[in-house]
Amino acid sequence: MVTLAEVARHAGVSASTVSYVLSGKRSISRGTRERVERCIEELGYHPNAGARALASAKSNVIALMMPLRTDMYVPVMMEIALAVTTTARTYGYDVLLLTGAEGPAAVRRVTGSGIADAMILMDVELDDERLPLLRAGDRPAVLIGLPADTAGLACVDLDFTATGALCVEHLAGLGHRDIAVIGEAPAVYERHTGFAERTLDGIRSRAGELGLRLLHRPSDGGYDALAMTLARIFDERPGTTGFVVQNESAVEPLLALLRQQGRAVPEDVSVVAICPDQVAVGASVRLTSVSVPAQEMGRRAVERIVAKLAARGMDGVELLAPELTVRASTGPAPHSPPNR
Amino acid sequence: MVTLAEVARHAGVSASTVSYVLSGKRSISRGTRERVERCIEELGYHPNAGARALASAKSNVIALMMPLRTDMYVPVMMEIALAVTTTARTYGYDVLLLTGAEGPAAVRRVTGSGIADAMILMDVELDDERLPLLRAGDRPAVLIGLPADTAGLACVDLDFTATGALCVEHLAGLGHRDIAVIGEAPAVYERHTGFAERTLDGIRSRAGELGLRLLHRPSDGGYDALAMTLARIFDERPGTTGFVVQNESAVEPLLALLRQQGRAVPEDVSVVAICPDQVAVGASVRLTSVSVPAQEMGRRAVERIVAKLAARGMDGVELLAPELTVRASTGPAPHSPPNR
DNA sequence: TTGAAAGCGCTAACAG
DNA sequence: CTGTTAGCGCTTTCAA
Repeated sequence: MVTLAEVARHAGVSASTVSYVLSGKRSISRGTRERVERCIEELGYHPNAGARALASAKSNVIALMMPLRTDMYVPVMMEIALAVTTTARTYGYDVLLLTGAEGPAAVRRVTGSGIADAMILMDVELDDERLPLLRAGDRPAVLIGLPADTAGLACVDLDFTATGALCVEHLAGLGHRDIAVIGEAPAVYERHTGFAERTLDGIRSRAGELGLRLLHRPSDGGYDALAMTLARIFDERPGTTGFVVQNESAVEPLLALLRQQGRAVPEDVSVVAICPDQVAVGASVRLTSVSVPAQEMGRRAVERIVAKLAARGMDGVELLAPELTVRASTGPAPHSPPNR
Repeated sequence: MVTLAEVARHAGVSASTVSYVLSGKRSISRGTRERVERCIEELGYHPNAGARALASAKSNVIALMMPLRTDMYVPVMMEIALAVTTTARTYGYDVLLLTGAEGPAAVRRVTGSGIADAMILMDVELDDERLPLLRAGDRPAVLIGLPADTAGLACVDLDFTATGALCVEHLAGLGHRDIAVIGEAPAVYERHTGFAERTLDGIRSRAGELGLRLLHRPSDGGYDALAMTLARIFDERPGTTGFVVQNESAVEPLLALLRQQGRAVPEDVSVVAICPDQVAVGASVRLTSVSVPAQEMGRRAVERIVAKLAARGMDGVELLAPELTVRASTGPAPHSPPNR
C-alpha cells in the first residue's frame, strides 16, 4: 500500500507538501506540484480514507437511507439512488447505503461513528421516528418526501398538489367535465401517506375551481379489484370521460377493461397517469402522464447536502414543479357520453 | 463527540480494556465488562469509524457496484441491493454504493483508498473491463452474474441453463409439442449477454432431448413489435401451444394479443415466464413463472464475501437452482391445434 | 513557498 | 485479567 510519506520521499518533499498538493489549501510552486503529481501517478497513490477521515473529521461520505417500505415505487427509488450516487461523486462524496430496517438506530450510528458526514432519507413517513434525531443531531440531513412537520428540516419533493391540479387542468382544457380519480390502494390513504393526500388535495381544489365533477376511488392493483372499481364509477357517473390514475398497477388493467367495454382511448375516454415515464411509454396506449422527477430529486438532495456541509442554512422545503407530457391517451372530450 | 478514552476514564479502566470489551478479543472479568458496557450506554459512545479503519486496516464496509446498464431489471437490482445491505449489516458491514459510471477507476479507488474491504459487482458484462483489476487486486470480490471467463473469480448467479430446461420440461409435461420462445430484444443477444444465451442453451438442449419443436424469436418490448413477432410465429408454426417468455416488457402485450386472437390462456395456449414474481402475479393472467432469486443472490454474495474476508478461498461459481411456480397460465395441451 | 511535528481515536502487540 | 504504549496515514497548526 502506497502512503503519502512514500510519495513525499520519492518527490523529495515533506509529507505536508504532498498533502497540500492534494488539497490545494496552500499555494505550491509549479515545479514542486508537478513533481509531486507525477510521483502520485507513478506510484499509484490513493489517500487512505480512514486516515483522512480521522485527521480531518470528515468522511466524505453521504448516507442514503432507503425507505422502510419497499413494496412501492421501486424503480423510482432506484433512480433516485443512482442519481444521488452519481451526483455525490461529482462533489467528491461516496454514498453509504442504509436500509430502513435499522430504524432510528441507524441515524444514531451514522451520527455517532462519523461514518458519514450527512444523510439523505428517502420516502420519509408523515410522522417518522427518525425525525427527532435528525432535528437534534449535528449532521446535516435532507429528506426526499415531506413529513407532517417540516420545521427545521430540509426537504425535497415533487409538488404533488400542483401535480394533481395539472392533471385536472389538462383534462378540463380538453373539455372533460366528469373526472374519476383512480388512486393508490386504500391502505395507502388509511395511513395518510403524504403524497397521495397532497395529490388529491390538488385535484379536488382545481376541480372545484373549474366546476368539474369528481369521483375518487382508491384501488388495489390488479384486474379484479379494478374491474369492480371501474364498474362502480360508471354506475355512479355514466358520463365520466376523464381519468386520473395514480397507481402503477392499475394502469394496464384500466386500459384493458376500457378496451373490453368498447370505450376507445382517447376518443371516448381520456386517461392521465401519474407514473414513471417508462410505465407511461410502455403501456398498451402511450399515456399522457406526469412523472416523478426521480433524477432531479436525487440531484437536488445532494446539492443541498453539499451546500449545508459547506455553510449551514439551506433548510426549508423545496418542491419541484410537475411536468405533464401529452401522449396518446388524452384527447378532446366526446360531445355526448359514449355508448354503453 | 464521545471517545473511547472518555469511556475508559468514566469506567476507571484503560483504553485497551474498553477496546477489548468492544471486540471481545480477550477475556474481561464480568464486573469490568458490565461497568464498561454501562458507561458506553450512558455516554452514548459509538466507536469512530475512521479511527477504527486506520488502526485496524479494516473498514467494515463492502462496496456494491451497480451495473453499467440500468435500463433493464431495475427491480431485480434493487432487490439484490437491499438484500446485500441487510445481510451485510447482520455481519457488521456497511455497504458503499458505487455506480458503473466510474468504470474500472472505481475498483482502483476502492482498492487503493481502503474505503471498502471487499466488493460485490452486479450484472457484470461477459468481458468486463473491471475483471483484470479484480483478479490482480488484493481485495476479495464476488460477482453477481457470470462473465465469459470465471477463472480466479467468485460468482453467484441463477442457473439460467437449468431455468430454460425447467420451463421446457414443464410445458412438455403438459403435453405441449410445439414451443415458441419469446426472448429479450435482439440487441441483448447481439451483445451475447450471458444469461440470455445460457437460458437459450438450456431450452434448446432440453427441447432436443424431449423431441419438441422449437422456435426462438427475440423481441423488442411493446405491442407493435410483439404483434409482428407473434404473427410470424403462428405463420411458421400454427400448432404452437406453448410459450416461454424471457422479456418483461413482452409479457402483457403477449397476453393481450393472444386474447385478441381468441386464444385462451391456458386452455388453448400455455405461457411460462422468466420474470420477477411481482410481474408474474400482477399480470392480467397470473403467470406460471421462474423468477430470479434476487434476495438469495444478494445474501449469498455477502456470505461469500464474509467467508473470503475471514479466510481466503470461496472462489468458484455458485449457481442457484431455479424454481418454477405453477400459476394460472399453463395447462394441458389442447388435443387439437386451436382454431384460427 | 516549504518543513517539522503534534495529534485525530482506535487497535494490538508487549508487559505484567 | 488488565495496563502501557507504539503506531495506523493523514491534516494542520506553527515556524521558518
